[in-house]
Order: sequence, then C-alpha cells, then structure tokens
Amino acid sequence: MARGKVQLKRIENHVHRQVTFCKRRAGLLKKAKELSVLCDAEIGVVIFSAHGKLYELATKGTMQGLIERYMKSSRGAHPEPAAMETQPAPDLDTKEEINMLKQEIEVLQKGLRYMFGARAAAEMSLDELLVLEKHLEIWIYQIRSTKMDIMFKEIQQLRNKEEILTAANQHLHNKVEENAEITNFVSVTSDFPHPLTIQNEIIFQY
Amino acid sequence: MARGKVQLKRIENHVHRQVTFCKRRAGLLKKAKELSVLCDAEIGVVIFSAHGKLYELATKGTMQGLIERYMKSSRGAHPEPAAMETQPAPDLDTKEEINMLKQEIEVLQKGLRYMFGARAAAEMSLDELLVLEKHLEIWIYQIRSTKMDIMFKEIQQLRNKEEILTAANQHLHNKVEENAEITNFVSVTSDFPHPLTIQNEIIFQY
DNA sequence: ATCTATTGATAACC
DNA sequence: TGGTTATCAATAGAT
Repeated sequence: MARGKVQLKRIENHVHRQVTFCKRRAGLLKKAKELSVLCDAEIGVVIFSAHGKLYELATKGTMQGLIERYMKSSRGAHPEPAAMETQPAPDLDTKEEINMLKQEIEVLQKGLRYMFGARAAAEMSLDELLVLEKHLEIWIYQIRSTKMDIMFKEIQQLRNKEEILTAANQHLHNKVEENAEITNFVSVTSDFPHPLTIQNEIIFQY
Repeated sequence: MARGKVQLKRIENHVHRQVTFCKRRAGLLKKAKELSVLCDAEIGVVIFSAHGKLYELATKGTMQGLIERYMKSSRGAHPEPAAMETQPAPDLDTKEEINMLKQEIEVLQKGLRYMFGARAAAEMSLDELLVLEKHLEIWIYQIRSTKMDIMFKEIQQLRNKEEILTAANQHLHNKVEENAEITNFVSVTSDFPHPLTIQNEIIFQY
C-alpha cells in the first residue's frame, strides 16, 4: 500500500518477502484483535511462515477452545452426507467405527490420487495431496499469466504501431492536400477509403 | 479508519457494529489471503460473530489440515495441551477422534461431490474418476479457449487495421511523389519518419 | 528499526 | 446489502 502498487503474487526477493511477512503479519493480527474488540467476535488466527514457524492469535479463551468450538459449529453447518449413511452400523464397537472411518478416508484419498494421477508414491497424505493440488493451480496460473502478459504486450505493440501509422497517414494526407492547393490541377481526391475513419473502439473484457 | 478515528472498544450501536463487522471481516480475510500469497504462508482464520455464526478461511488446504498441523506444531511449543498421540491423531478423546475423522471424510467428499456435481464420491469407479478428470480438463480448456479466442480476434483486428493503414499510407505517399514530379517545385521530402519502415516481425508463440 | 509517500481500508452516509 | 466519499491506517521502498 505504499510507494508502488502491490502485485498479488509471491514476492520473489527473499529479503522483501521476509520484511513484508513481518509487517503484514503484525498488521493482520492487529486487525483481528480490532475486529474482535469492536464487534465482540471470537477470532482465531494461525499463521505458518514458509519455513514452518507458527504464529497464532486467539482473542477469547484459548486456541484449543476455539478449535473445539469450530469443530462443533462446522459440523452443524454440514449435515451428514447421505453417502456416509450407507451402513449406520449402530452396534459396532467404537474402535471398529474408527477403523471403518479410516478405511473410508483411504478410499477417498485413493480417489483423489487417481485424479491427480502419475504420482508414484502411494503414501501421499491428505496434506500432501492438497499441497499438490495447490501447486497445480499455481502452475497453471503462472503459465496462463505469462501467456496473457505476452499477448497484452503484443496488443500494445500493435496499438502503438497503429498510432504511428495513423499519424503518418494524416501527415501525408495533409501534404497531398497542400500540393493540390498549390498546383491546383492535381486531384487529391482518392477513391481509397480514408483510413482515419476506421472504427477505433475496441473493448477489452477478458 | 475514515471520517472519524476509531475507538478501540466495542461498538455499542447495533447497526454500526453489524456493518463494521461485515466490512472488517471481509478486510481481515482479504489481508490474510494477501499475506499468504505474498509470503507463501499457510494461514487459517476463524471468526465467530457475537451471535455465534462461523466465518472461516484456510489459505492452503483445508482448515482440518491446518488444525492438524497446528496441533503438531503447537505441541512442541506448549507441552501442556494433551499429547497428540502417536500416529494420525489419537490421544484426543475417542469420541473426538471419530468426529475429526468424520470431518475429514466430509471435506474429501465435499470436494469430490462439488467437482463431479452431486455424485456420491465414495461410489465413483476409476472410469468415473477418469470422466471427472476429463470434465475438469475440458472445463478449464473451454474457459481458456474462449479467452484466447477473444484475444486472437483482437490481434487479428489490429493487424488488419495496420494493413489497411499501411496500404493507405503507401497510396498517399505515391500521390505525394506524383505531385512532386508533376509540379516539380513542391518538395515531397518529409522529415517525418516513414512509417513503412517500422519493423513488422512479430512472432507468435503462445 | 525508522521514516514517508502512496495505496488501501473503511466510517459515515445513501 | 451494496455503492460513494472523505479520512484514517497500513505499508513498500528507502535509509
């Protein structure tokens, strides 16, 4: 927010990134505290730096308490998916139920692994899969971003060229008219459509 | 931060408090996203409004994953909060563990269901997964394709315009030279750089 | 860490 | 809930 608009992408310079991380981290936590106080909200913020260092904030009570509250609330918001109800197995031992759930998770993870395929390691964890997914998104984004950049530059170049040509055109046209006035016997009227009348409204809306 | 310095205490007016909550909440989440992207950090934010409504954000992976990571990381810093058990996440109360596993399953299913569209993810066969993969590819492709199409048309238009202008330019230039030959006393030499000398080599390689 | 020019966020008002 | 505007706050770049 200062001396240069910020680009919404990872800061490449190590030093800049570190400095920005410190500053913005402080800013974010401050904002969280303010919101909590001003609006009487319970807020938790967890930040893992790129190097894995943890920074946290819980405005009311502890992070543990907040996490528990989150678990409860989050569950209420998402009713049990129908797919889960295939076999209620109400009489199974609790231990048994845990194993079934874990098995279920494995199946789902396997499915995800298939989707993102080609990964040799069959031991990918959910976290790893999510990281992979993120990486794919970022990768795609970067490629597309680069492409767009090239195309935009290209368009800009063409527009500049057009401007120059138009100006030159005008200049030459004036010359022709001047000559016509001076010599008074050379027609300057041309059946060639005047290029300056070309529509110039091009609307970008990607 | 506007039209009046803010007091760091609970806003008494109900309406003002509600409006401020909405705006600052949005601002806080935006800041969190920015910090995550700019500095490559994993961030989680949980907000409970005064009325108990939950708002959340997890910048990498899911909140579940983040909480698990927090548990691990936090354990080192705070020996207190209950040992997180050995493998996945035992040691919490068994009931609690079941809830966490269910939560995890829910997240996985939600993701799959969302992508495949209301299809019970657990029942998906390899073939179905491949279809899903194909659908995702096609979807991305179509969006990108449309964008590219627009940009290509744009470039083509500009090129056509350039061609017309160049031709007109040539035509006018010839006219000027003709006049010069006929009248023989009107200079056609111009200090204006001849536009036709503009480099025209633009290489597309998207 | 400290110092500003600027950008960004937002309180008050519609 | 969603804009607009006047101001205040956060912070990028430099020191």
